[in-house]
Amino acid sequence: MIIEIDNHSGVPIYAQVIEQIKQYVLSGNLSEGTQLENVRSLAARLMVNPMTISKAYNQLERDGIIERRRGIGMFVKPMSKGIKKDFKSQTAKESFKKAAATAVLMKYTEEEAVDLLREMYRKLKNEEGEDKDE
Amino acid sequence: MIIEIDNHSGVPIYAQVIEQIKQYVLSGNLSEGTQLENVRSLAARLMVNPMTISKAYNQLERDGIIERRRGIGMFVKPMSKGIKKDFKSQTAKESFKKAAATAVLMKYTEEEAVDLLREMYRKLKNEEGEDKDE
Amino acid sequence: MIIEIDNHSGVPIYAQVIEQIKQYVLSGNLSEGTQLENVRSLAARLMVNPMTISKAYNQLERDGIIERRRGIGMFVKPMSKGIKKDFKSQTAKESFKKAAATAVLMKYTEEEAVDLLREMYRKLKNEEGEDKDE
Amino acid sequence: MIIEIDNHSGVPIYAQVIEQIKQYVLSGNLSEGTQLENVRSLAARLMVNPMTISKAYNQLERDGIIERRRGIGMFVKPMSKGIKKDFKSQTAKESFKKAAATAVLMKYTEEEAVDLLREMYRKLKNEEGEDKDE
DNA sequence: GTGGTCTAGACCACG
DNA sequence: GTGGTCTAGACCACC
Repeated sequence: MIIEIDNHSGVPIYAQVIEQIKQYVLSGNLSEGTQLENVRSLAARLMVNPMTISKAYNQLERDGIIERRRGIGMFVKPMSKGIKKDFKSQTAKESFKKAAATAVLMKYTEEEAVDLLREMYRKLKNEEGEDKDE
Repeated sequence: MIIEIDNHSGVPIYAQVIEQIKQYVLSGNLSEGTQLENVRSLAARLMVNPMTISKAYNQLERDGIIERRRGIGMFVKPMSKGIKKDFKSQTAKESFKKAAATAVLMKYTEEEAVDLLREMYRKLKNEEGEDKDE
Repeated sequence: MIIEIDNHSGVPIYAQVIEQIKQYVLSGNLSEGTQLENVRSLAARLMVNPMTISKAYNQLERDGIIERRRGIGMFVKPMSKGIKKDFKSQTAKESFKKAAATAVLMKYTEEEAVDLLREMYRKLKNEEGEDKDE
Repeated sequence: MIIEIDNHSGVPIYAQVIEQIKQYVLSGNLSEGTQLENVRSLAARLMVNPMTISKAYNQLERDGIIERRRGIGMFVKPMSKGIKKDFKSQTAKESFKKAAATAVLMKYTEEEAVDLLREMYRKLKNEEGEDKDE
């Protein structure tokens, strides 16, 4: 699982971790019952204070995304497909609303906005393809 | 110029001011050479400490958006159209990249993503239209 | 007489005016008895508040550089050659001391510093030559 | 690290701090990755309000000289040698340009200017040598 | 009139 | 422990 930390974004590190794990789980890229990397290992990998990871895991547990099995570790929690779907569409909507708002503000036409989206979408799709080849 | 402060968003007040003024300038709704509201007046209007506004203006000056004319006030800085365009397209690109990333992660197809964008775009356009009618 | 105002230097405008006129006079580029441009005209040319120019002239009068002839205008005051020479060498010394300090701090060798000075000197000399052609 | 504040120079305290830290970094006397003294400690040492130091650090971060590691402190930012060199040569150039301009205005010949520079350079070098002996 | 600087002290988020 | 934010109020320089 790839997690990227941006130290300059102003967003707290623990929040970045939460956000990215949430997306992995709810997009289906991290399936139910999978064990999460342990705190110390992930902390070492991200070169971050273990407390920070621990805080993120705790928050994810409170959010009902993952569950703690005593003495074993953290696991992705089973969720109804309905909830997942809701989350997906809600997340997507928020993200697209922001993009649309920017476009309207910058006085882009609808077609210009669509073109820009297609461009970015394809670029990311290609990168994804390359990642799989590795 | 309408500036709205959300005291509960967690975003610092000065950052909100910066963000909103930047948008006014880059969207062309605040034209070159226009004098900005003075520090104390804006501070009073937003019910905020003058230093907070001063900090925002200061940072906008360092970002090259506005300029200080000593003893007179702050003014929107003339920018070459090229630079302005770069600013705009970069802002838009960032915003769209995030949306595209979400779409890819959520396994939306390109067409699904485009449809969602069109939907959000039209919704915002309509709201904008209503605002003008007011 | 060419006077350049840098709005971003942090140095007060009136101080910039004083400094530059002083240099013109004491370097001999503005000779004794010459009438200075009047306040309003200079202010308009520099796109600056007349009060600012007036303040500069007053200061120059107090410094004994220029004199006010009632109802006529401001004139460059006669000065002994000794004073001029002292001023010249002192100004030069200060300026060179700063440059030398920078060089030492940046760990330039004496020869590197000299080379850099020669380069800048020649560049300015050439520009001066071009100005005369105009 | 020794930082000296002159309360009577008219130069803002925070600007003096910025200037001196910049010099330490660019001259190589403060190496990459070094942790800076924390805000409160430096403030106490200089007998100055912590916000004043904070402002200086903040600006140094925006200038790309230092970086914040959250919850830990401020550190000298790694810079490519190329960038550092550019910084240095630009600083030096500005300083020498001023000196050269003075020389040209004062009608010094190139050789007179060089002699004056050598004199000042050697004087400062000697003082530096004495400092090291202390 | 304008903005800039500094202080003293409180509170907060992050690690 | 770290730095960041905000306040209230004072004083200053500049135009």
